[in-house]
Amino acid sequence: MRVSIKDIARTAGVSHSTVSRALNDSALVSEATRRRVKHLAEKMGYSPNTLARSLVTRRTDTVGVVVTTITDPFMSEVVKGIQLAADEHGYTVILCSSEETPEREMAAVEMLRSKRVDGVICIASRIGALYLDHQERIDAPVVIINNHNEQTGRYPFTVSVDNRHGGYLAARHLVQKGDRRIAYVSGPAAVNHSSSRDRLGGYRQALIETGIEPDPALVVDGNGCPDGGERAFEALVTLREPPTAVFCYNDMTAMGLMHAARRASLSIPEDLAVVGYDDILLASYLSPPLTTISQPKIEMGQRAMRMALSLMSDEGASKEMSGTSEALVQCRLVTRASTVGRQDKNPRAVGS
Amino acid sequence: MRVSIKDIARTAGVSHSTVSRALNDSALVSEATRRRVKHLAEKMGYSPNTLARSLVTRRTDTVGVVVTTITDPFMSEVVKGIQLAADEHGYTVILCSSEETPEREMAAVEMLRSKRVDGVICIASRIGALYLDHQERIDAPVVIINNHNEQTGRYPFTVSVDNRHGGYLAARHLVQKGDRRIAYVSGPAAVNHSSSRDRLGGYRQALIETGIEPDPALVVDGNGCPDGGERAFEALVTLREPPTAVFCYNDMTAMGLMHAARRASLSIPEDLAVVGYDDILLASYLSPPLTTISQPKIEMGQRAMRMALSLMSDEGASKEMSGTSEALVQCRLVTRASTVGRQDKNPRAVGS
DNA sequence: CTGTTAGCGCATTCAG
DNA sequence: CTGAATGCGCTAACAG
Repeated sequence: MRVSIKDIARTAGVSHSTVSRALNDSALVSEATRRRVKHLAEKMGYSPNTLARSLVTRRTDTVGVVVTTITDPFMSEVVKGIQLAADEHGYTVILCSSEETPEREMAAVEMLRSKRVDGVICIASRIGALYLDHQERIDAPVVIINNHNEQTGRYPFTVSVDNRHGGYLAARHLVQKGDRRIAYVSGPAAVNHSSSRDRLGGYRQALIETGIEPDPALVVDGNGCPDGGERAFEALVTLREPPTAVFCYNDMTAMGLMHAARRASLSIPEDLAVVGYDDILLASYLSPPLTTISQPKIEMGQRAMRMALSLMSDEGASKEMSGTSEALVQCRLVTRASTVGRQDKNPRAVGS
Repeated sequence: MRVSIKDIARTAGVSHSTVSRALNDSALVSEATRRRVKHLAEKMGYSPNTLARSLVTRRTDTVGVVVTTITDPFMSEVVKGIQLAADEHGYTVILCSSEETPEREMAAVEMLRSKRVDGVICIASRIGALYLDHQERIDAPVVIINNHNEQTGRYPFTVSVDNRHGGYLAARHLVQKGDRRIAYVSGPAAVNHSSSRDRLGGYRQALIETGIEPDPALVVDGNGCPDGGERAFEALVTLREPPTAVFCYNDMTAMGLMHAARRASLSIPEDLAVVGYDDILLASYLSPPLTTISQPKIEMGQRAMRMALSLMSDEGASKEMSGTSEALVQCRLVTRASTVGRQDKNPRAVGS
């Protein structure tokens, strides 16, 4: 039988409100009864019913997190950052996975709404602009990680890296290294998924700045997964003029591409230089270790959570005031052996 | 302003109980009013308050999942399986991360209790036997993935692979290949974490069966992460008689170890054969691709969730009846180039 | 400092 | 088929 404050009130010989006060360290109870009540609660194995509490306080101390798939190392890291910041502030995380489909993402948000979460964080959302409507419906702040809105240019609340800059850094690195035919393997195609396009934009800019005419044939489709990278490689090697370097949407893609290249007996970086994006843990353990654009994943998660926290506290006030806000975090180039000589002899160069 | 069934009752000109019935498809409402109410609810942007509902139904349709760290690919995959099975049955997942510390794990369970989850699933728990007490306190079924209890030999409800068999398969493979000096790199040390010890047991058995005397010097500590594998390598190469093959607690460890070996200019598998455990996605993309013991991670998650589901429905009855139950899932050896010749020429052999 | 009273939003009797 | 009344466990006034 579950014990409630009523039960402990009865056996303590006080009213249930006194118990409530004691348990919540209200100033309106004598030190004596507080101790007695707390001791009793402990002894009786009491566990506060947060459902009941939330019903009256109108706060659940819970945030919903929506990912496309938890399996992606990038996602896991960001989620970890969210988790850390969350339970640092006594918040709980409800995790939802959209499995890449917009419908499931919508369903997840709706479910979070009915669970009355205090806020929601979406990573690499697939429904984009629709959130603007949802944000009104859900009556809780929504912060988005790594998306920009097509229409307005950005969501009300976002944290993201400067993807364009990242793409620029990657391509410029290759150019400086001497490559002229540099390919780009894109990420998952999705209407409102701008990160790949932004990286592509930076890549183009770097080429043009150096007087290289971007060749559309060198831009091929990927899907953010290793198999996409493998297919991209096949597409690239069959070109009349194959690239000497490839910039991949992310590390997973690069991993697949490198695997395919090795199977084709190409050596990296001699025959083909490769740059990834994300700097996931395994990047430095690949052979050769992967040059990549590092994103502060944990930090991004923390930033997003903190942003949500502040929106949840000041709510109405600052929310209406600022109206919109965007946190840009820094990304940086981490140079490893997949683009330059025998650097993996020196493991101290490993980033992350 | 949030709209409740009262609101929609008022504007519909009926009582709120009628609205409740209509929304829940009770047979006790005319088809006409049901439609009218539902239409209205939709129009008014109604979202059922699950908190209130759960307060009376005493069910939250929520399970808590406790992991040590979501960053580990093995964990992510299992969680994904749980997710899939969960929302196939309309359940929600609350994710907690213990960050490897028992205290946080206890805190997580306590928090889940106060959120009144209908069940909890723990992956690679670090507090072991203590769960037996908790299971009574929490008043909800607890199923454990990949642990055995030291005292009783097993937890009340578990799903796990036969770690001993997996270890046996790995070592036997190396023996058959011709190796005699075979090392083992252990997993994270933890009082109630039996998986590493079981794998070690199977490894020993395979050696002994073949007439090889297990050499304690060949068993070194790891921590389940790449850096642990790197350190283990250093320990092993400095041995008077270094091993010619290594069986690692998991793929992450193997990844680190291979990295260190490459830096030391050893070639794999010629100088050193390596076997991992888990068969995470990247295993087949490493260079050379990693031979490993494959666990059906998604399936394990699904099994655990289904087990929890059945415990939650029949509760009292079957729970008391069966008292305890353990699901064993199959693991298998996936042979790749880290132990045998130029097999990576044939990518079709890739498992997972 | 403490007890009494309300009510959060909903499901569920019990009477019609 | 429908409405009125009750209570889930808790916090928050409001009176003592």
